Amino acid sequence: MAREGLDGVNTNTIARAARVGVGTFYQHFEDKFALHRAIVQRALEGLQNSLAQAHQEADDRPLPDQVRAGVVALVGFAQAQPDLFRTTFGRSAAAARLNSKGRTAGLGLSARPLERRLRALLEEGELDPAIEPGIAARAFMDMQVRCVVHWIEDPVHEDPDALIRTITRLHPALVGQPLGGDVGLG
Amino acid sequence: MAREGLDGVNTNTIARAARVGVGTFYQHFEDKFALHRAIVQRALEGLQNSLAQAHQEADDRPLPDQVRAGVVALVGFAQAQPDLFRTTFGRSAAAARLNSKGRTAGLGLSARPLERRLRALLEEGELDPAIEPGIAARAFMDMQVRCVVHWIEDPVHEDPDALIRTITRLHPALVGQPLGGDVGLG
Amino acid sequence: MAREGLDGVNTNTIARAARVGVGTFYQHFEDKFALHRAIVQRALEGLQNSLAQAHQEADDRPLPDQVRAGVVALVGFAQAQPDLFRTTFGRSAAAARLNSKGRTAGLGLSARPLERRLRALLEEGELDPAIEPGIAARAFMDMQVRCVVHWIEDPVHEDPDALIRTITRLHPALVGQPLGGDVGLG
Amino acid sequence: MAREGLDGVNTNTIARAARVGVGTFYQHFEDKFALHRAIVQRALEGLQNSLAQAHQEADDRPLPDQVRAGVVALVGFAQAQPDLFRTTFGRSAAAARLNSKGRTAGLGLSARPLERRLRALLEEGELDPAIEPGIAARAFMDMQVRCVVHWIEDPVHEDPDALIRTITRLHPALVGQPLGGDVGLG
DNA sequence: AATGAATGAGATTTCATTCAT
DNA sequence: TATGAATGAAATCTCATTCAT
Repeated sequence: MAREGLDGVNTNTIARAARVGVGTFYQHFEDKFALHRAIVQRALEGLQNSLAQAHQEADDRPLPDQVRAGVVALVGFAQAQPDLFRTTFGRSAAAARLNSKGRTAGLGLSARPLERRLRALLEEGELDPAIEPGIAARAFMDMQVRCVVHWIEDPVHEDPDALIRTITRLHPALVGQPLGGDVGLG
Repeated sequence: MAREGLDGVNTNTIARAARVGVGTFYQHFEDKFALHRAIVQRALEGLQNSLAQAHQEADDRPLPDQVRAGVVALVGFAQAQPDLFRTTFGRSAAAARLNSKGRTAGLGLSARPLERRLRALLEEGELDPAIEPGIAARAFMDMQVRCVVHWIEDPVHEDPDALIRTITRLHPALVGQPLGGDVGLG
Repeated sequence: MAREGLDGVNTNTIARAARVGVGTFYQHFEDKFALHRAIVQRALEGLQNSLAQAHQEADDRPLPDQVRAGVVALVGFAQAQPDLFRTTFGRSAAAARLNSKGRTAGLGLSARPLERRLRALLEEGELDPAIEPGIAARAFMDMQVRCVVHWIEDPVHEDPDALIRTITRLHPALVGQPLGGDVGLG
Repeated sequence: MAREGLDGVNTNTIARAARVGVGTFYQHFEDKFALHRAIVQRALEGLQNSLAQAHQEADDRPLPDQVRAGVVALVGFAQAQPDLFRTTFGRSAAAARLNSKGRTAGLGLSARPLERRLRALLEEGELDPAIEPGIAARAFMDMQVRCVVHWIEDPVHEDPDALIRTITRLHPALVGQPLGGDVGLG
């Protein structure tokens, strides 16, 4: 029942596409938006899990590897379920957020964990003091996702290595690393 | 006639707000979306100008200053015309792009100049080889804009210094600079 | 199974409230309206019985007492089962009659017995010749019911004595009685 | 534009019947119910006027004549605009009132003037003390209207004289008049 | 007999757009 | 050129009823 779920599509079409009657649709979801929320929520939960697991597995490795692991997990998720990823983070998501008045809270990947991480690094003197953790955390989480969305939607769809390397290298915590390090080698 | 122009508003209301008849509106714009395009285009032109000028003025200064000048220009623009900025880059922009089927080309700040710049740096060995210019350019342009949108929409709306410092420090061309440099000092 | 049965309520709710499945409901009643008809019919039968009994018991008393007995019975019935009374005679009844195309016959308290009674009195010269028995009978039966409905729905819900006295005094057969008689004394 | 306005009819049909588009309908009336309210209001105003005029013209005549004048005016109105009368007071009116949640206030012929009148008579000792003015006023206004509705809807549609005579004779203020008076002679 | 998920016709309402004045 | 009443396709949602289990 988890459709490819593009919003900007009418309920009749959604129902027809799901091979059920319109009424059936409304028996499962209060709203057109409830469907979107459900899909997104599912996607986010899966994604948070992937990320958490990736971070845990890389826990005792050097920082660049940890960062890289997270990016790899994200790209992997997007590659495995491109439609779901697009729906969750792409344009229609923005449109949907416009309509689901008020309940937007927490719709999106939380930047809090990264913010905490950065704050810790900052106190240890390992983060550039020019960087404000709150802003940088949101900036990176958002950037990461947008890059992947773009990559997915790009018809050329090249190999993901450059993508992963680039995103990783732009992580706030790695900004001060010397040029040409082994950051992206994996 | 350049309204605060939020889409998700009906044409009659737009016309009423512009103190003209609905019919008059359709004599100036082919479409509801034509208005949006016009507004966005105007905004983008103004913005491109600001940025070009900023870059030109900082042309002979060190790289960090050049980057910073661009960010400052962007934030200044957003601060001066918050509604216009939101309309151009905020959520409703994404929604609008959904509807204006096909004609989306170039709706948004072009990442090409930055891409060229990065490519040049890369060839001179001054950019981390892990970074792919095309991806990084888009990533930064997007990130920049999103951070500012978030800042504008944030009711707390703190002082822009931390914002400018943080964004600047995340610029792809400054990756690799040692920690605690004078990047953000202006 | 005799619900508070207001129409303007959907079948699913009715079934849920009756602690049965929707399907079960349709095994007992052909229609949504069949339920209403059943409820009303039950109410009317009960009411007709009460009235008949009241009239019978007061058969050998003077006319005013007979009339009064009928009114008392009606008010008593309404007081004992207000919801049922409202459903049977209130607004939703009118609405229901709109929908149950054609089968409306006899939905309501019959005015025939009273009409016969009045006709008899007319022939005996004991009814004002200005009064047409058919019209007056319907008028009184209707008025009676409406007054009681109004009384029930009135949140103030005062004591029923004035109600009974007034309705009684307006009975077509008592219209010519001299002022200040003992009509309402019981 | 004042349609025959039966509710229990869908908006599309209403619009089609009025020879306009659906949208046009909603430009004139906020609601389906707004139309009904408008029609009813118009009808009530016209009716109140007729009644007021009738009463005024009969002001210096004996009480029975005054009463009769009012009834005649009502029946005349119903005869002149039967559809409007049905819509305003018939079943669909009750149904409509069900839906127009809350705003029902004053939808119907006011009983207040008659109540005041009766109260005055009561104090002068010219009204039977068994009669409570508030109840009797509402009872009569309602009865009057219901009788006329019934008469209109009756396919046989006999001459209105008996109707007028009967209703008049049942007026609370004439209760107590000796039988066979000249009440109904006009 | 009991159930309740599935159904889809139909009702209400919105809104971008046109066109006669 | 300006206007805004008129338009109707399209979207959302409800609910009486059916039918497979």
